[in-house]
Amino acid sequence: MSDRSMYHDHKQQQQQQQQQQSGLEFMVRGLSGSTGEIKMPLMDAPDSNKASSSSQRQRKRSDEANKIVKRVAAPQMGNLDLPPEDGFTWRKYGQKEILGSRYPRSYYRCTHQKLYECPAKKQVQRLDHDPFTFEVTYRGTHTCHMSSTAPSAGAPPPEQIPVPPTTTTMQPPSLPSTTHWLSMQFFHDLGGVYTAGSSGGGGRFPVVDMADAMFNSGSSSSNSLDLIFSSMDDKWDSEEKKD
DNA sequence: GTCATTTGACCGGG
DNA sequence: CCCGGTCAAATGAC
Repeated sequence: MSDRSMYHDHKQQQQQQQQQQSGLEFMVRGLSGSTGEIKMPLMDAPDSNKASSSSQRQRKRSDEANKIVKRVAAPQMGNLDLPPEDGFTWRKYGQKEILGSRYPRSYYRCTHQKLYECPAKKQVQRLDHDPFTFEVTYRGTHTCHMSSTAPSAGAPPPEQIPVPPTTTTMQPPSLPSTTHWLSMQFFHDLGGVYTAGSSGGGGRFPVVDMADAMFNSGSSSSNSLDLIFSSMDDKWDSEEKKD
């Protein structure tokens, strides 16, 4: 029984994709729950063919769902498996790999609020070029209020998880393309093994820094980083090519 | 025992 | 037809 087809082809599909985009990216700064940088994504398509004036496949008129795409950096500490905490609890209800992406997309929904009427949904997908960067797409609005729980204990920080490392989105338009960002993985190599207890409804505290500090010191001219990039360049080259 | 997470299958839309 | 998205069920962890 169970002959299943044994899915072993987990890679392949997709061969080339659009590299370099407009250069400008959306970065989410600040964290207060009230402040939310909303950005309306519109696919890349820098220019070139703009198709005819008519006909524009853009989803149906049911765009009621607020599509908020935020880009957050993942803890380059070692366990980038933890999605950026928004201050709300999300319950993963599905995961599927997307064509054109090397990483699967995760679908999250309000943990308990869903039982009520919180249509708030969250989609987390890792970038193809930046495994350290998470593209979180928020859909719907949070009807659940979580502030009620905060102003009671003493430390009612809307966001207990510091996610200031927006460094990832600093894409110098001078760069030719590819490379560099992947170097981040380098850290992963020497990254300590972090075994943070996940699930448990207790609390997760992804420690993020160090890397951030390193990047910060980089300022405009990455000195030490340059070293790494150079070394990695070669390595990545083959790695990316193998695809 | 409960709850969150995981995986598969199904459905819908384009 | 294909891709994307959601639901459903099962399992593991606490």
